[in-house]
Order: sequence, then structure tokens, then C-alpha cells
Amino acid sequence: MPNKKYLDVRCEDCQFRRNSLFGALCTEESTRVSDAKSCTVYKKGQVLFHEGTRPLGVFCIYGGKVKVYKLGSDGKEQIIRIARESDVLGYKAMISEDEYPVTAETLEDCTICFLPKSDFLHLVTDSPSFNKRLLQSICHELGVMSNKLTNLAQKSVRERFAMALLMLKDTYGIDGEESEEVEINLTREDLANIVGTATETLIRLLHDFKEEDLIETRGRKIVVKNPRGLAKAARL
Amino acid sequence: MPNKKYLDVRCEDCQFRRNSLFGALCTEESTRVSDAKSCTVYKKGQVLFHEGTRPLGVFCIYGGKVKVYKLGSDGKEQIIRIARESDVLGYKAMISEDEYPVTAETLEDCTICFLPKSDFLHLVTDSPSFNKRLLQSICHELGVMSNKLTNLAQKSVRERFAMALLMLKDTYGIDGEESEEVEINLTREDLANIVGTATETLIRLLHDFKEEDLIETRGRKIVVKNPRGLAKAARL
DNA sequence: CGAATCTTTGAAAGACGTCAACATTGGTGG
DNA sequence: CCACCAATGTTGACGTCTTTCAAAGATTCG
Repeated sequence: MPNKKYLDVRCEDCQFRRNSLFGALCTEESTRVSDAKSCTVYKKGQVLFHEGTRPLGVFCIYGGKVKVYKLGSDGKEQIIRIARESDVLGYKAMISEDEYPVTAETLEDCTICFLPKSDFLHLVTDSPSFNKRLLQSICHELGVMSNKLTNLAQKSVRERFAMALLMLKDTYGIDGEESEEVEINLTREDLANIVGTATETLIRLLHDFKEEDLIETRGRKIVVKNPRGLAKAARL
Repeated sequence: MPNKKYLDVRCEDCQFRRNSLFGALCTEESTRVSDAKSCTVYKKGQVLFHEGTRPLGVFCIYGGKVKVYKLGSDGKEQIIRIARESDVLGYKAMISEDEYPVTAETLEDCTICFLPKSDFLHLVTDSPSFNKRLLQSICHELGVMSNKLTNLAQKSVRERFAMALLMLKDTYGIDGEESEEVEINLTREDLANIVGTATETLIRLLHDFKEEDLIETRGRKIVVKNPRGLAKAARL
């Protein structure tokens, strides 16, 4: 899917810019960012940054999916989010001057732009509109996190899996389109690491949901057939 | 503990200001905030703000503890954090222009200052040093949240309880002092709602930890006797 | 002092994880 | 293009952790 022609992409022309964190930039700023950034094609399974290392810049996804996870004390991955086109990764630890608390790894071949630290930080301090957008975005994200925390603490594995499927339907669906035929392409293990359960348990639930006609499986791929039913199973 | 004399407190004189979000303010800004704010004594169990309502300003705790929680779909409280002196509450939803995702309720009689929305927002836009401090603080908090999420998803109830006790030891201890005799004063239900478990399960673990000489109970109060042992029980 | 709230314990059921064995798939090199 | 290997997926059996329900005891606060 991603190939060399994408490497020429400039922020000014990027169809995702408006939706992204960089949507608040004016034309001039956008050009400056475009000049400073580079664009790379990553193979499936490559790591953008490792937990415990220091940020050197930010990543902006042009194509493909990236999993962001943290390793638990026993080495098990907990997937915090699945990032996709227009998502910007790796800036929070940069701003707070921490080591990365998480690892970012591509789930498929990806096209991803990289903006060096200093350029990003100048944007934060020099562009009031970008600063505001950033602040709002992060503050909103913290509210979302409270939600995730509560769900993780109070909902059963079955409920959490139903929620995860609905979330993934959005992530893997075309933005704006309400097509019901969304294929989720993740390993069972990754799915289990999103929900926070054992792979075997997840497979059993997959089987249950299939019997209840909530989903369909095509090989590894999962198709959400009945979002309303899933919402009910998740008690939403 | 809290009484009328605290109502006269001004930010310039506040012993907690340096450690708080407002530590980045210059003298002039500090005075302006002090003039704009009010200070109130709250009784135990009073609500500062309710989940689902719109922020009108921010709260800065001068004395006492406040629980911040979210209600799950079945009405159970999930305690996200226990806030104490120098903690600032209620600004994130204000910045992101969301409704409050959580409720803040006093756990004891508290003395708390209130700064109206517009004054706070002016600070954000007009004070670069405050803006930076805020941004850093929030970004750091998100990293902490990834950690909490992972622990909630992967650790057993027993391990999570051990972690919670260590966290509460800090919250209830005097800042800086390394005294080992810290009394945690929370109901069993609140403790359970921090850990994310049933009250009965928590009580049984309390019993276990007591037998293992990790803690001691004095009526409702809990005293951490062996932090290192707890850290081991939490697999940290 | 008494009602209300909070705490504790027991017993039983249920959810979930772990282990082991086996099936399937996808990718790689010959 | 095929064969093979490693990774991934699936199923069953079992044990354990955790929740739930019920009931009794202890505290606290008005």
C-alpha cells in the first residue's frame, strides 16, 4: 500500500492535516513544518520508539496502523491505543521531559513523518493557536483516560471486549463513512492485549460473539455485524 | 482542623504554592490570582463538582483530602485519585471545553480556594511560564495514566491493593518526611473503589496483609508498617 | 442511647487464567 | 512453486481468584 510516492507528501497537501494536531497551523507555519520534517516507510513490526528512551521528535502517521503499548512487570504488552492516519505520536513525553512511558510499533507497513524535537517545541511556544489546540487535545485525552480506567476496573472481560470491538470498528473504518463492513486485522494476542485478558479467553469470547451473530470472522479478520448488539453486550 | 483563619490565606503566603501548578507564577500574577480567588471551608462529603456538569472555575486545595471518582454503568464509584493540599482540580475539562468526566468530593473537612474560569484561562494564554508548567504537568500525568491502565489490566487485586497502600502512604504522609507511621483514613468501600474490587475482597486482603505484618489496623485507620514488603507483594 | 452506617465472616457460584495438546496459517528458502 | 518451520489460532480440562449474597458484629454520630 504505502510506496515511494508518499515520501513527497507535504503537510500543505496532506488530506489529514486539518483533523490532526497540526490543523491549527497557518500556511506559513505549515510550510515550515513541512520543510523540517522527513517521511519514511516503515515495515510491519518496526518500532518508532521504545519505552524508557528519550524523545527526539514526534511522529505523524500518514498511512497504516501503529500499536502503542506498555510492558507489564511480567513482560506482557498492554495496548494503550491503536493509532492511525493523522494521529501524532511521541510528543507528550517530549513536553514533560520524561522518558517514553510506552512503545510504538507498526502493525502493518506504514508511511510516517518525523518532526525533530526543536521544531515541534518551537511550534508549541511560538504558535498560540497550536498551543491551544495541543492543550485542549491533551486535556480531553485525560478525560478519556478516566473513562478507560473505570471500564477496566469495573467491567467484565466480555464487556470490555465488546467495547474494544466498537472502538476498533472506528479505528479500522473509513473516517466519516458509516459502512458496517469494517474488517479488523489484528492477531488474537493483540486483541487480548487491548482488552487486558488471556489469548484463550479472548478466543472463547470471539466464539460466543460469533454465535450471537454480533460479529463474523474471515480467517484472522473480524467483521463487526451488529454494533448495537455489541453496545448492549458492553452495557453502554 | 480547617477554620476561619484560613479564609484569609493569600497565594503569595501559601506554603504550597511553589509545589502547585501555580508555582510558575511571578509575584504580580500571583497577586492578581489571589485577588480573583475566594476561599471556602467545605464539610466532609461535600461535592466540589459533579460529573457531567460544566466547569466554572478551578479548585486549589489548601487543606484536607478530596476523592476524584467516576461512576461506572452500575453506579459504582471508581476513584481515579486522592487529591490533597496543593493539588489543583477541575481545570482539564475547562480547557478542553468538555463536561467534567469525574466528580470531586471532600473526604474530610477541607479548605479550598476557587479561581473563576476566566481568570484561569487568562493565565493560560497570557503567562508563558504558567502555560509551560501546565502543559508539562498534564503531559506527565498522561504517562502516569498509561501506567495505571497497565496495572489495572494486568495485576491481581492483591497486587493492586499493595500498590494502592503505597500510593496512599505518600498521599497521607507529610510531604518530604519519611516517617513510617502514616495513618490512612478511608472507608473500606473507598479503598475498594480505588483498587477496583468488592469491599469484601478488600477486607479479606486487609486481613491477609495484617497477618503478613505488612500493615496494622487501628479501628478504621490503616498504618503501613512494611513498605518494602508491600512493594514486593505488588511485584514492583 | 439508638439508628444508621460501616465492617467482618462464611458459603457457594462464577469468571477467568493456566497448562497442555493439537490445528492452521503465513512466510521463507530451496 | 512447493515444502517446511515457526508463529498463530483453537479447544478442553482444571484450578484459583474474585464476586455475590446473606447475616451478624462493631462503630460512629446525632
